[in-house]
Amino acid sequence: MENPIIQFISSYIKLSPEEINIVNEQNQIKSFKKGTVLLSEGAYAKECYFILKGCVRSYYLIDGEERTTEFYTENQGINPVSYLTRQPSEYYLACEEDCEVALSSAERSRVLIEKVPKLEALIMQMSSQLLVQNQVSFDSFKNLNPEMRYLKLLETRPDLFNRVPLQHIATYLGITPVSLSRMRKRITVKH
Amino acid sequence: MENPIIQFISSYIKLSPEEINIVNEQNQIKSFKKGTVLLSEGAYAKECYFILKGCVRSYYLIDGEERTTEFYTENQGINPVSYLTRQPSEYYLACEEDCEVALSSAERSRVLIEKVPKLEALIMQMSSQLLVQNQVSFDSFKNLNPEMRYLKLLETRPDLFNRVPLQHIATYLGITPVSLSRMRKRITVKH
DNA sequence: CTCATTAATTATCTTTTGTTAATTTTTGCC
DNA sequence: GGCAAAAATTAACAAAAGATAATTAATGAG
Repeated sequence: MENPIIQFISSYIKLSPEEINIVNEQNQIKSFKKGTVLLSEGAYAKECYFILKGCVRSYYLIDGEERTTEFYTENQGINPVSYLTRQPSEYYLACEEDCEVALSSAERSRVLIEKVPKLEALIMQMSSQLLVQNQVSFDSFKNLNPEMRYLKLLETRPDLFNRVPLQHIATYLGITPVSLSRMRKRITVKH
Repeated sequence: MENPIIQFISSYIKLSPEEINIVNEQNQIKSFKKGTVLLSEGAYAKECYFILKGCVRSYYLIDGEERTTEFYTENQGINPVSYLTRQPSEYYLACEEDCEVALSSAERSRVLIEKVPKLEALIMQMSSQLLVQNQVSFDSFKNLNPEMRYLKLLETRPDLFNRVPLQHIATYLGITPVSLSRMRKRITVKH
């Protein structure tokens, strides 16, 4: 069976067998148990991630409360702000499920691009895509009220509701768990 | 007096006199009157912008209401989502003040990078910086309630309050103009 | 300067969310 | 399977935001 990373890259550009070898060499794959913290507040992110299997959640710890900002699942990349800025991280990254994750670092990325130059264009494209996605998400968050955000999430990422606790979805939607619970009741009563 | 674009670039990398000429050649600078719409919903963005002077606002038109998503001011770049995706724009860009704007396009960027290769690294760095800023802004928006967002904006961009109508700041903060007005009163009474 | 237009504020009422605490349900581990 | 811990729900009340309408203030074009 082929490496999911290779599958992912191949959906964008064609790789020769030797290039596949190089990519596989440069890619470190690790497994993490549910609950593992990949990055802590105050720590320096030395690596970026690509989720092969499982779910990673990013969250801030504010007044002792966790405020979820993102759920990363299969085929999503994580470029921690701390990794890009080389400043201490302001948030946590933790595995919500048992995970398989491909790791890369500044050094390994450099080597990889040197050996397979055509990957650079792909990485730049993905980076620009990431910016677009992030901006669209932000706009959508601002333009919708909590109930619409909830209904939209139900449509776009229904799997999340079977993978992570509702309380984390609540803070992801920008409301409290109590409010989400109440809202869910309100919605089911309506229909 | 030197071009602000050159000043901006020079604050990151050193340009030779001939490189400065090339940059100036490739940069088209235009003036727009307050109220000019640079990009409409449904249109294809053919250009990206760099604000030399003035203020440009991005907003969605939802049920006949304008929902502001960003204010771009001096030394900020605008990469419309539509420019990056080549899809019709979902939002508007309009000048809130008389503006001076540097314009670029895919074609001009390509030529510029070809002639001044060291600009590519700068552009990539700016792109990554843009992603970080956007992510941090999003996180901050989600982690703060409307009042805290307002107080923070007062601190970080006090100039905006003298440049754009409060109703646009209100939707930028994710609330209605009426609610912002009420909140402002609440705050002044408190102190 | 004047007047029409737009923006901002205020008031009233409804809806939703936050907060705290208690209760029920679910989960996971021995 | 039983039990402790975590998660979800429910209840009750306070605080804030949305909606609508009326009033006041500010702006800008002629």
